[in-house]
Amino acid sequence: MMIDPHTHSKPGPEIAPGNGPLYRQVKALFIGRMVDGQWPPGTRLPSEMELARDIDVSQGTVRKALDEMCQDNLVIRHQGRGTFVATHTAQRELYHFFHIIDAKGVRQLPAHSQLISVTRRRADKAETRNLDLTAGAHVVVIERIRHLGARPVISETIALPAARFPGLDQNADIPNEVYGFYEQHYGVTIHKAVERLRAVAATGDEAKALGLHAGAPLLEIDRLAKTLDDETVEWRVSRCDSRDHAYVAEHT
Amino acid sequence: MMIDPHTHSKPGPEIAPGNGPLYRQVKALFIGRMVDGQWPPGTRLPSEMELARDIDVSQGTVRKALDEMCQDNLVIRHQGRGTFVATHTAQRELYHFFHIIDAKGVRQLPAHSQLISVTRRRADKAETRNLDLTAGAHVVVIERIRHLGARPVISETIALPAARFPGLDQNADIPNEVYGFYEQHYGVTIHKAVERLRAVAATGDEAKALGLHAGAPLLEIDRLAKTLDDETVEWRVSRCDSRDHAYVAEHT
DNA sequence: GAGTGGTCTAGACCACAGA
DNA sequence: CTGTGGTCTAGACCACTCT
Repeated sequence: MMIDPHTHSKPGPEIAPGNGPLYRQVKALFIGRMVDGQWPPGTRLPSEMELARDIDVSQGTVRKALDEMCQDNLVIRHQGRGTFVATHTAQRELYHFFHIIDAKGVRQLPAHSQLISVTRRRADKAETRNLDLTAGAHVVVIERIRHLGARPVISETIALPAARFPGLDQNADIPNEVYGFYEQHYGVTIHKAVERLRAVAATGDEAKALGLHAGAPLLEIDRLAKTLDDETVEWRVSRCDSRDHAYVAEHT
Repeated sequence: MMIDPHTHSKPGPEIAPGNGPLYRQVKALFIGRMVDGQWPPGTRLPSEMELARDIDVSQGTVRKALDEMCQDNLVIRHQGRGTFVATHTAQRELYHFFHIIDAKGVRQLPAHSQLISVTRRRADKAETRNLDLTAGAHVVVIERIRHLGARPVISETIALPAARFPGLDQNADIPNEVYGFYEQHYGVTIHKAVERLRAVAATGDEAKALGLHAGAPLLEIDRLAKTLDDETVEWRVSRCDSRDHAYVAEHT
């Protein structure tokens, strides 16, 4: 796939020479197509052979790029059907972005959420810092109580950069799993998240909402979620009653 | 690598036909060699070519098996040097098994640990269940306080199946990072861990040891650690003062 | 320079999905 | 049946390490 500077094949090759391994350049090219909207979530990609012909590399190189993207949860591959840009299904939300399990060790998405408020206002200092905003920018703040089984267990505050979520206000119909909602209504695809966990004491309001006494220990999960191009687009703080639930993580 | 039942090449092929993909059979074979001690931690493996010749598959298939093992942190590969069975260095401990960061977001292993006690006794019910022991089996229980920066931050209780750790008692010189210690002195290699996190209230003893008041919220990390062959060999409960520290996790 | 893993290619066959 | 991704092979060349 070395590019001869004198012969232009067709639309011009889309990969610059001299960088890293070829398959990584191909991967970067493909990610670019996802970022700029050529390949939105759910799209079926051309076959490996077609892609290889188009960008003038071998099928094996395309395969190596796609295999890595599959591991990164960027695409999903099905033998016999094709390769698809990943979307936010309930399944993915459950296995990659929800880590609370019950006493039996069962992972289960919240049955329902009780929306407390949706507010549009100027970002405070912490929001500005966490969301990489410019001074004076606005945020949309969502507050809700999430239920697991029959009980309220999680008090959740979500801050979003208002510029990315036009029209999102208290009249919006916010579903339980918001990442699919972001993707479908605002073209915002969450790709990865970093979470920091602490133990904190419940405030009076939290205690009342979650049915325990003020000062009781709560598990606080502070999450920053990023898009494909590494922009932070959600800051979420979840405070969980962990008497009958726990946060689970695996490591190797 | 299909095995002709009538011609035996040399020592007899070591891979049964008819199972999954060939490269996974090769991977399983290699893992077997690590489990049974043929390839202890730190061993340099034969080259891809050599392995391919020995088990009568192509180099590409050996490569695919080793690449997967590299992703699983079972081996480490160095261009120009070779492929090595993974060992528990401080680096690995830090990046894969220690998830506490300070207020600045810096990940740092404890400066030192204050050993409280090492006890050898019959396992209680919880220990028997968590370590898959038979009734009446013994455990070694280690209690210590771990310091981060200048302050005591983590109160830690480690339960080990006594049968796997002969001679481990209060006279043992237990280092700060125990996984390298398990590996070198007892041939126990920790491969993966599952952690469950909760918020709990500090007991009086804990409060005194960590310099806070009884009932203060603590972050409890409950870890079960397993060997290559999926036996649980450590149950560890760490209770952390999370005022100035947090547990960090990344997800995609 | 010899030997290692890393990349790239080319071609074959298989397993699976869908018309 | 055709087309897809999944596996396996073979061979070439490159980048790196060590002697």
